[in-house]
Amino acid sequence: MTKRPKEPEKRPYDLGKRLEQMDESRAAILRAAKAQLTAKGYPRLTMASLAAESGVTRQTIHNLFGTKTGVLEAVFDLIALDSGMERMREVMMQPPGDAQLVKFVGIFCGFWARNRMLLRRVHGIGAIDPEFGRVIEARNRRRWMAATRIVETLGRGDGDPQQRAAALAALTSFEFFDALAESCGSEAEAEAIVLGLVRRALALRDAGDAGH
Amino acid sequence: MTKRPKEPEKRPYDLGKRLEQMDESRAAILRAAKAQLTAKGYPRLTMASLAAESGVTRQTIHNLFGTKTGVLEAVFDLIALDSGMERMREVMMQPPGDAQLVKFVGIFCGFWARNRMLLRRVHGIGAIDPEFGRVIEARNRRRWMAATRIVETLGRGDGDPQQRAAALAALTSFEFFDALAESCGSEAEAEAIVLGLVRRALALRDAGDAGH
DNA sequence: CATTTCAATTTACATGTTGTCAAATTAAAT
DNA sequence: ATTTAATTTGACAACATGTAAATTGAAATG
Repeated sequence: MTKRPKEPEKRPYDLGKRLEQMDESRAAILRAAKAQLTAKGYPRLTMASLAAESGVTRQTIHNLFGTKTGVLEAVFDLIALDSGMERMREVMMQPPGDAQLVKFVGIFCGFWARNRMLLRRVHGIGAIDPEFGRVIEARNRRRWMAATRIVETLGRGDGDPQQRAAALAALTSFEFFDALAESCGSEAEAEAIVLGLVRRALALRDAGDAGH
Repeated sequence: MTKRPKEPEKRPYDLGKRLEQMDESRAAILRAAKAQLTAKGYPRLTMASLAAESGVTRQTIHNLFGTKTGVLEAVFDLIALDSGMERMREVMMQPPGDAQLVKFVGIFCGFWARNRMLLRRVHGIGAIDPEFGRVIEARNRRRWMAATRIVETLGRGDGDPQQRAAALAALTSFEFFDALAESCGSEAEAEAIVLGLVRRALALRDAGDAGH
């Protein structure tokens, strides 16, 4: 009930242009984080190196992201929002069939290929750090759900639907794509192989396979 | 040419039993490293925690392994030598055919399943640290070579042999197995799915597939 | 334009981890 | 009993993360 004794008469203040500058700082930091994570790996990415490259102070990074893990989560959110993922709606709208599979595989493989090294690092961090790992699991569950729906609507084919969905999810996982691209040297080739494997896994005979 | 001036008259000394004790220390440290890596992940595995659990001093670990990375490489070598991998000879001796594939898949999936969490961490470290990553690449190349030979001797089937080998290598990779086991919940089921996918990828019709 | 507000900077500090060094200790080998 | 070498002990430097304060500076307000 007591009125606050030392109210220093605040007056309204609109951040306005200062917000833009904060956003620029955020963007610069995340850009530097992506670059350094890709080029140098996780251990040699430090708050100091980030600050140096992005042109702000170590403190500012802490103010904006809290901790080093916070920066990484922001990077992860950024690439998740990045081009490609929003096209999933489009795929789920498609009539079930081979064309839908082609799109499904294409979206993911394209996304994996575009951010390959970065994703390798981020997924690696998830693998060594149980806490960060949970964040990534959540994302993977989404792809698994999409795979389940596709297998359901697709219908035909033999075998347990659950297993078919698991196979589709695993075949379109980043880890598989990365391993495959490593084996065969080309990302485009890797995508083609994934598509072939998915077709066989779902018992769609290689219909429109580059026929001429 | 000058004779060393201060030769303090060393006499021969056989380490004998002391070597055994060093080996015990080594083993204890590696056991602790495996346990902590699995349970706590990489960041919370410290030289101090290792020393505490294995009953030696931090210094001793440095004497025996050099650096933290050195401990990890030793862990990696240990699980690579671990049961399973030496049976690869056996597989390569087998006459080419479905039985050989079953063994090939069985050996790797069994190995992946036995050391799953540990391998996830170790591969994760390889993914975030370019230096450590090269060690793992070397191992993967071996599996790729084995896959190449199997595809060659198998002969039949359509498609580019290189692509078939890459597919076989990627389907039997740890990353794929791990993703698959995550999706379907059971490691045994994951192995069955891998085998099915390998058969389809190499165009061996599901011959002895649990029939009846 | 003078004042207010708040992000950013500067500076300092506490903590934890890795890695090294030298002296003291201990147990095995001679 | 003496020699040898691993292990321990204790101290240290370097670096990274994270926190806390006072100060600065630029934008917003009246």
